[in-house]
Amino acid sequence: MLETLGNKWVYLVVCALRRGRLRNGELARKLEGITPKMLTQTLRILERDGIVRREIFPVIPPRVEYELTELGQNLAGLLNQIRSWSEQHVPDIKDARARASMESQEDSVARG
Amino acid sequence: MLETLGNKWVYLVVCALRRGRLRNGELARKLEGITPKMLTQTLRILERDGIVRREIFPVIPPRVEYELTELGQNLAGLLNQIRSWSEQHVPDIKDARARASMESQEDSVARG
DNA sequence: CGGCATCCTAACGGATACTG
DNA sequence: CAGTATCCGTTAGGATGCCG
Repeated sequence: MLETLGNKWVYLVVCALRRGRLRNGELARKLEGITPKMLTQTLRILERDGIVRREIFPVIPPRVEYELTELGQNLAGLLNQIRSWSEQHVPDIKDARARASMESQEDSVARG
Repeated sequence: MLETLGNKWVYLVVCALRRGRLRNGELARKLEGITPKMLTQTLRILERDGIVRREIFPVIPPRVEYELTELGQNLAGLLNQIRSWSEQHVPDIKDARARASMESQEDSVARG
């Protein structure tokens, strides 16, 4: 589960689909920087896990739409919780990191 | 942030430290299967981010203890939320996966 | 006991080109 | 437009050995 959550694109795709169904190309544009391969791969994972539903329209040119399932929307809620926690505490983490790098600088100076 | 959460060992180390401070060796035994390298690496990340506090006792043989900071305990709370969400919904995901693999089997049969 | 340095491989993510 | 196949560089993670 954590593996899934930790996946960079999983988060972004779920967020992109929060406001409604989207076509493959629309997703590709929204997630600027994602390669077709990663997009498809991510969508396959999410589809397999019942988080995203895939609908194919048998027309030419091809048309495929993706949307969150109920489970997917539920997951989006969890991701929101994580996001709000982050907004609340990431400053602390940044402070800690800044302090940590300061100390290692001091160490260097002390040694030098 | 999600990268940190997605890290397998981060989760396990934080959980292991939930009930109190532990020595390096105790952690190594609790997290059966972790290599010394990964344990140290994980602890360094957590220490740098202000999630874990490291206390060194200048004795022989060396003694080092780790414990969660306030921020760390807070993070443990978030991990709990994630865990309870998982317990609630992972069965759904498993069902979805089982169904998905069933269908791919049917596909094979249909092709074969 | 705690921790670091080194080496190595397996896997992941990305770029590209191609198919229906 | 949607999706696949192939190649490749990077890197995460594991095994090993040495030091204070």
